[in-house]
Amino acid sequence: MIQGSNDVFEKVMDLAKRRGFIWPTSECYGAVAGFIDYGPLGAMMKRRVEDIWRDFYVIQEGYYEIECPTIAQESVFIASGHVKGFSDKMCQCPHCKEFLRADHVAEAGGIKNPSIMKNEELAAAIASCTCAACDEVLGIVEVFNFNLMFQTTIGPGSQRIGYLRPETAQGMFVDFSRLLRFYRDKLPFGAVQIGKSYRNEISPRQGMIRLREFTQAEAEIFVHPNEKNHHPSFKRYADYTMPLLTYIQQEKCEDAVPMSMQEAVDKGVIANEYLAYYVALTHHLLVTIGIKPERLRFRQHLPDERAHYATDCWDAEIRSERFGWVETVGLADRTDYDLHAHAKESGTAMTVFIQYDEPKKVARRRIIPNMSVLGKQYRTKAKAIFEALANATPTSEGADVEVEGEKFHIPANLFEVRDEIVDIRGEEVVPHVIEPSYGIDRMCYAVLEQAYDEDVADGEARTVMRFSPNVAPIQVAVFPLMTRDELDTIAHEIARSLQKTGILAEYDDSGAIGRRYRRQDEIGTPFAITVDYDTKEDRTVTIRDRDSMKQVRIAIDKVPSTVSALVDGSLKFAQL
RNA sequence: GCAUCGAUGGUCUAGUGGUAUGACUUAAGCCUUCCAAGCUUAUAGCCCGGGUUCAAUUCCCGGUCGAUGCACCA
Repeated sequence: MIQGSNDVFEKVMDLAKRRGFIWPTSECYGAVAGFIDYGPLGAMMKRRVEDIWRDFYVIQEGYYEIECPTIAQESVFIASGHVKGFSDKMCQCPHCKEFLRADHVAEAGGIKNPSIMKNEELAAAIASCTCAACDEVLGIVEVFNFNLMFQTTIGPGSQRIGYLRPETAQGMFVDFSRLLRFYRDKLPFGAVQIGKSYRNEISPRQGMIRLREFTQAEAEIFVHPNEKNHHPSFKRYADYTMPLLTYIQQEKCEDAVPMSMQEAVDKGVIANEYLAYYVALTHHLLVTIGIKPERLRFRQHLPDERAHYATDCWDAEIRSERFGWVETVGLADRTDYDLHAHAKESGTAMTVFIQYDEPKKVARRRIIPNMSVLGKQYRTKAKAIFEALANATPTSEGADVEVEGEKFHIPANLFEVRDEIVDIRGEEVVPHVIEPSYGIDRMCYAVLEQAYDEDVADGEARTVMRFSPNVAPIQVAVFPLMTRDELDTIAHEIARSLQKTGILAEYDDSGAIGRRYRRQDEIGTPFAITVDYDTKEDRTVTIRDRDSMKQVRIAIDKVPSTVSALVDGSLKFAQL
């Protein structure tokens, strides 16, 4: 192990562990890779990040939150493609015991189209290939499917297969019909979900970057396919500018170029207004939780990198000291892929009836048979003949239809041909889905990493988490300068008044005042209120800013409103 | 999963075939009129399992976790 390492990752994770942000899970039994616990401060911070996300998507955009089970039955994931597409064909090298992707081995060995082979075929095909790890010829191996979904069974008897969801998105898709009714049958509408998802990663590493259980915040926005280029509030972000890294630039190894959303849409860089709107909103949201804009870029997926359902896909990437650019948010145009898939698998229509402005007049010919005669005459075949007649081309003689290979001539007097003009009032449309999908844990890691700072205060090193006040777990600390002369009583009262206004205030009177400030600095508490001897004279206290360490006197009765304005960002400390 | 390296109070560490050093932190008390001050006291540790041994934190084997490389990461 490197001692005294300068690596921010190690320093920040060490602090996170020590101060109760992030812990290895079930440590007393030995931790499990890919799982973490959020300690008291971490859980608080994560909650604040989620609440900011809610403010953006639920309150500002009006996309309500739903909550679906984390376990769903097999059909859901058969339809979504996860049962088939979320698994890798793998084999184990008999020599070095290395697990290998069987299709990769085959491709390296010049075997064509390994992805369409059955496991046995693939096993036979790769017997002569070499192992990428030890260079031995594989020989006889077994090819098996490793599915990244955790499988379980529902109920006793174990017949019914369930999976832990690998994304929250499917919940919004399977609830489509209910959501459509809830939003009174009108497009566009959206639903969001914040919750746990599970992927049984083969080898999770990188701390909280790749987890087997992680929190996603996903929005599924259902839009008319022809309206994707008309977001009603696009103006809000039209001039919003950020670095975009298109797939063309990536192929040329060029850097990201700043571009406004209007320009990106006009030039066809981003597929449509909807996607561009959420690209901008995502940038806005990430900056709001304290991500530095210079550490943020949006990268377009390469054509071969895109998921099978998506037409255009952008990732918000945050630059990490340790991990480089980390994919943190995925913004995809999922088209109508998911709704089609679920409609087909479930047999439930997942369409929206879109009324035309003016009903369309359409000429239509209806053939109305005289069923009382047809029924008696053709008995069991009557129904089939009736259906065949509807598509027949009758002459004045009658109509010829074919049912089950048998030809029938139906005389003209047994049916009536009616030509009519009907009003078509609208059509059934399968909406397209725009999906912003956020990795909350990765956002939390980025917040932690970027907040970490060391500076020198009064000649002494100071560790300080420079959280944006809106994500800091503890919002304000309240200290009596001395634990006597009623200073502590007054401080307790102030803490109480803050808590009553919904502010998380921590009272502390232990040891020297300097130590208390430093302790709060290390957990990122942005403000501290100190009660001193002047307080008793003039009912004022000092409020201290974590970053500048400056202090300003304010009246006691202004404390809750001032702190709340400072925390929500409507007031800056420098303005005091 | 393979390979290499590592694991000693909450943290950083010293050291050892005979249960462990120091500092910081934390807690209680004294002191203290604004940025980790001082004094006293207390709490707390050898990753887990097996083996060798009279005795294992130490040596050996296996595992877990972490770091790195390979592989993997719809």
